[in-house]
Order: sequence, then structure tokens, then C-alpha cells
Amino acid sequence: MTPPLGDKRNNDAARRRLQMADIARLAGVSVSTVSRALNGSELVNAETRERIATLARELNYSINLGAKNLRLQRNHTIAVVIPYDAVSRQHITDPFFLSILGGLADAITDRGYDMLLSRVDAENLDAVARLVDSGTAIGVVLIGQWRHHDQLNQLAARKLPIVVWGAQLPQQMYCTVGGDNVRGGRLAAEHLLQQGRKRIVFLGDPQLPEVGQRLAGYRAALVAAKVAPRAELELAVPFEVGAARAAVASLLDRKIAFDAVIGCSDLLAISAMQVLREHGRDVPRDVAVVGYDDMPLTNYCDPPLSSVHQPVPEAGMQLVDALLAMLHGQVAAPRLLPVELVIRRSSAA
Amino acid sequence: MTPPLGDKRNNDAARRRLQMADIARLAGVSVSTVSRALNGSELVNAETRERIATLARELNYSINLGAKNLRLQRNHTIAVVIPYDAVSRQHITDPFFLSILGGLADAITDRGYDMLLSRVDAENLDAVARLVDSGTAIGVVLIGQWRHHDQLNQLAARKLPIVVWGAQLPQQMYCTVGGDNVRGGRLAAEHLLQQGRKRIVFLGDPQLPEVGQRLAGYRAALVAAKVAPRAELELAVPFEVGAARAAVASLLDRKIAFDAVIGCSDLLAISAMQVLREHGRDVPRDVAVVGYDDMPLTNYCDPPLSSVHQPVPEAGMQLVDALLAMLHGQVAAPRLLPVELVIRRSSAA
DNA sequence: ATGAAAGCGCTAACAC
DNA sequence: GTGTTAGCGCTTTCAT
Repeated sequence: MTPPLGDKRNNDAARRRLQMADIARLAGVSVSTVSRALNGSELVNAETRERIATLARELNYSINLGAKNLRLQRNHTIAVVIPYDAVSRQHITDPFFLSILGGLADAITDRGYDMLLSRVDAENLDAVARLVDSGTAIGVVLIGQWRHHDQLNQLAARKLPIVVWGAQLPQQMYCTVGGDNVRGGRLAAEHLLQQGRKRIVFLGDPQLPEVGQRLAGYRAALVAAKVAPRAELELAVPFEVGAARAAVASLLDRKIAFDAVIGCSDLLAISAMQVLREHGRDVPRDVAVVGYDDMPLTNYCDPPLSSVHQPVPEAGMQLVDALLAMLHGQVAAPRLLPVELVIRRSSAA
Repeated sequence: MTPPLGDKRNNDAARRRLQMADIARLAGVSVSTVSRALNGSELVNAETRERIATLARELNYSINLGAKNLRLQRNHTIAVVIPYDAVSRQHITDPFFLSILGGLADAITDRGYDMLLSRVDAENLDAVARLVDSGTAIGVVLIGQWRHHDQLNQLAARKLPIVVWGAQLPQQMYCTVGGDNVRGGRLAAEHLLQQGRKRIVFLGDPQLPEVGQRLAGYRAALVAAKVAPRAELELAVPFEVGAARAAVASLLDRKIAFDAVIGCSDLLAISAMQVLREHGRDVPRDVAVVGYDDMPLTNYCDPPLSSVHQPVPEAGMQLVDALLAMLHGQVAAPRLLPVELVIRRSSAA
């Protein structure tokens, strides 16, 4: 067993941490004065204040924030939670989620808060509530709505300050921020229909709220164009490259005709492109392909991939702002972020 | 001005936070007993302990960790810092850094610590010391050594517990964990030499420690193969796609002959491939290309990109273990992680 | 303008 | 076994 860490003994060994009393003694004043001085209080003599500030700076002293926060009953930490699958214990590998994380880091630090990154078991979202109940964080941004709608509702029912990246659902008690998925699905399908494509494959698991809405948009576009949706072209694959490849290959093997593919992530779409090429189909001539998320990698594949763009930095800001609004006692309404289709060669005429 | 957040008034408005005294009153015992019970002390009657535990669970009470840590002089937070460097323009959106972040999140949570993600101005690394001095974190993992060698040495001189992802340098006082860059550069070059390539372009800014070492490995391989390194083939481009494209295009424009490219990131290598294709050069026939980091995207470009693989999950673990060792008072020696070349079509015979 | 003292929510001697 | 008490490092009345 390794010894405990971060406790007094260890710190003593390294260097005893300086505290206010030390500064006070050295400055020949009381702790209260030091406290006031360091917090820029007008009450303390300007000259003394300067002397104390200098002393503190020279000694690299900084206020113990734990103690300060305890005394002030305050906290500036926002927890960002990524549920992981208990079975695979797999961490987030999807580039889109990782970039959302980057956007959140920016938004949270810009607003003067700290970001605690926390992985929790998806089956045990109670751990999320504990982050707030224990005073570790003042609120939670959760990335990965997945199938946890009910659990998330329960957390919200407990009055847990939480904002979720994902889709807005019926009977939803928690606040979501997410891309306009219906519009995203529709834009992709409309674009392909305009290119004269009629048999458009949809690649994604509609059980997932966001994907379900994209599918709805896709269907709506088909109907509006008087093209009947075909069940055999809706492939319910998870966000996993292997499954996507297999599904597309199976379609080709079974000689089911199609002239376009919409993937619910860029990776899914690119996997489809690869399978198509391996089977001798040309993209975009034989099959046009559109992806989702518009990650940088869309520019680096061949042909460059058309994709539905989601505003990542905006997502970070909106998630944080919604959470802060909630903490201010306001009702945070779900927010739908604009998406747009970026057309590249994979679907060009 | 928005009102302060996370302070008492706001919490009162929402729901007053339960505390030990409340549980004690409800259970008809003293706070100490509750404290002992909740910490599983054998001292308290098994039956009382169970009663208290149940009560706490039913009321969703959880111990205030801020207060607990203050009292225990303890802390379980590790700060992960990503300095933003204006010069090299590579920041948190780089896929490699983001995946390192994922690896760290795994490693830190697996060991029972919390991960605080912090972006700091690279010009002001003092903010890093403050994370520890203020008791916010017990130590720091810094991703992005860049040109901050001297500043990092100063931090280490202050006895700041810090581990840096990057290259081991002379006169280094801080602990680094990094891939074996010399070997990575050498492997890439040797592989290309074996394919009969003699005029190998090196794409990357050698001012950056990691890149400098890769360049050294590259040169060593050339020399060993009796091929003289040529200054005009060493392109000192930053980690930025535009610069890489321009550099390669300029080479082509100036009709400087080359038959291979090593990029210091996958993005750099892919950018090179795109420029080559735009100029009618076939990859790998005319020019073989090798990237660095072996991110998933290497599989999705055309042709699939050969790349030097760096062990990301291993990196997270080693960084954290080195930091913990340091906090245990041990001397944490720099660690070099094995890299290997993954050969794909972009450089195949 | 400054200091003494109380207290944030918790734990750990030290009593009994 | 359980309660009483002191104190973690800070801020803030309340005195002076």
C-alpha cells in the first residue's frame, strides 16, 4: 500500500506551505490586516497594503482557496462529466466529443471558473449528483445523453444544476444544449435530393436521441420531395466504425441499390466511403456521401467529405451560460444551435 | 454585473445544503458519531452506524469535501495544464493533445484523483505554480513543453510538483514523459531509405524540443545510410496546416527534387499529400509520406498514412505515476515511451 | 486603520 | 461507544 498523498506530513517534507499567519508575523501585523490587504480592502492603509502585497509576492504566497471557499461558502468549480460505458470501460474516442471538451475548457476558464473533468460510470449517474452534493462543484455539464434520458430526468428532479449536450426530448426536465438535429438531417437529405439522388442510405442508431431527430429530418426531406422513405436504407448502426463498414458492405452484397449515404458522424461517413471504394464504387459519381460534425478530418480524406457543421466553440459557451443562468435561479430553456451543411467533393455534382 | 454564484444566498434559495449537524440531530447522536459512522469507523456501534448510513443515503447527504480536505490537510486534485502558445499556433484542438487528455482522464480517475483541466497563458506560467501554492491541486501535469524549457526549470526550482509531456533536454530540472523522438525520427527515415528514397523532406520546427530530436534521429539515419542531409529539405514549419502546405508547394515550385516526406504530425503529413496530389504527384509512387502520432485519422485518408505511433493511454499512466512518485518524495526520472512505425500505403513499396 | 474572536463543516484527540 | 473540544486557514463582525 502506498502512503497517503497530499497530507501534511508529505508537504512538510517538501516545504511547509506558507500561510497568512506567516505573512502577518513577517509584516508585523495581524492576520485580519493581511486578509484585508490581500483582498484589496480600502480599510487598510495604502502603504501597509503595498508592503504586505510585496511581501506575499516575494514569498510566492497565495491564499489557500480551500479555506477561503469554505469560509465564504462559495465555489467556482464546474464539473464536466463524461459517462463511460461500464462494460467496455472505454473512454471517449469520438473526435467530436473531444473537441466539445476543448470548447468547454475555453468557455469555463474565460468566465473565471475551474473545470473539473470527471468520468463516471453511465450506470451509476448518482455519482454525478454527489459532485454537487459534496460541494466539489456547483454544477455539472454532461456530455453524452445517450440513452440516459430517464436518469437525467431524475437528477433534474433532485434540483441538481445540470446541463446536457444533446437533443431536446418530450417530458424533459433537464436543460439541453445541442445542434439542430432535425435541420441537420434535413439539410443533408435535401442537398442529396437536389443532386438527383433518390435512394439515400441513413447510417446511425435512431435509438440515440440526436440520431433519431436527424433521421426525422431526413425522412421529412424525402417526403417533401415525394420520395418514399425505405426501411432497408435506414441502417441502425452504433457510432462504431466496424459496424458501419459491415452494414454498408452487407447492403452492397445484397445488391440493394443506393446512390447516396448520410453518416451520423464523419467517421461513419468515411468508413462508408472506404467500403464503397473497396467495392469499386466511385464517390461521388456512383454514391454521394455526407457526414456529420464537420471535424477537421473531413478536409483530409479523399474526396473531401461534405458534412453538417456543428458550432463547437459556441456549444461550449452555451452550455456554460445555460448552467450559470440556472445557478442564478433562472429557468434555463433548452437551446438549439444552428447547423449548416458544408459541401465538399464527396457529394458535389 | 451578474450576482455572485455558488454562495450561501443562492444555495439557500435553491435548497439549503444538508450537513453533518442535520444528520446528527435527526439520528439523535453527536456530530462526531456521524463523522465516525460515515467514515466506517469500527468504534461506533454497528447498528447505529447502519442507521446513520441509511439516513444519510435517504437524504442524499454527502460529506462536504472542501471542509473535510481542509481539516485533513489533504487534497486529491491533479491539475492538467495546457499552455496556449501563440507562436506555434497549436493548441487544444490538436487531435493528439486531445487524445492525451483522454488518456489522462482515465489514468487520474482510475487512481482515485480528480482532474482539474486548466488552460493558462504560456507567457505566464506562474499561474501554474499558483494552482499548487493555493492548494487547488497537489501537482501539475503539463501538456505542451514548447519553448518553455527555462520557465519550466524555474517552476521545478521552486519545488513545484510537475511532470511535463515532452522531450528530455540537457540541464533539465523537471520530469518529462515523452515518446522516444530520436527513435521515431530514425524509424521513419530508415523505412523510407529502405524503400530506396534518398531525398527525404523533414517537415517540422526543430526549435520545438520534440521536433528537434526527431530531426536528429532523421539525420542519424541518413548518415548511417551514407546519404548526406540537405538543408533545403529540412522545412522548419510550425504545427500549422497552412504553413506546411506553403512550404511543400514552394519546394515544388522551386523544382527542388524530393521523393519522400516525413511530417511531424499526421495533419502536417496529410497536408503534404494534398499539395502533392494537387501538383500531380502520386503518393507513394513519386513521393512516399510518413506522419507522426498515428491518430485514427491516418486510416481515413487516401492513401492511408504510415505514421509513428505514440502510446497514448500509456502516456497518461506514466505522467500520473511520475507525478505521484514525485509527491511521495521519490525522484521521478524522465521516462521515454516506446514508439513504433506503422506502415500503410502512403509509404509502401 | 487595526486587532480579537467567532465560525465556515468537518475530524480526531481526549474525556467519560 | 459516544460526546466534548480544539482547530484546519481563512473572512468578518465588532471593538478599539
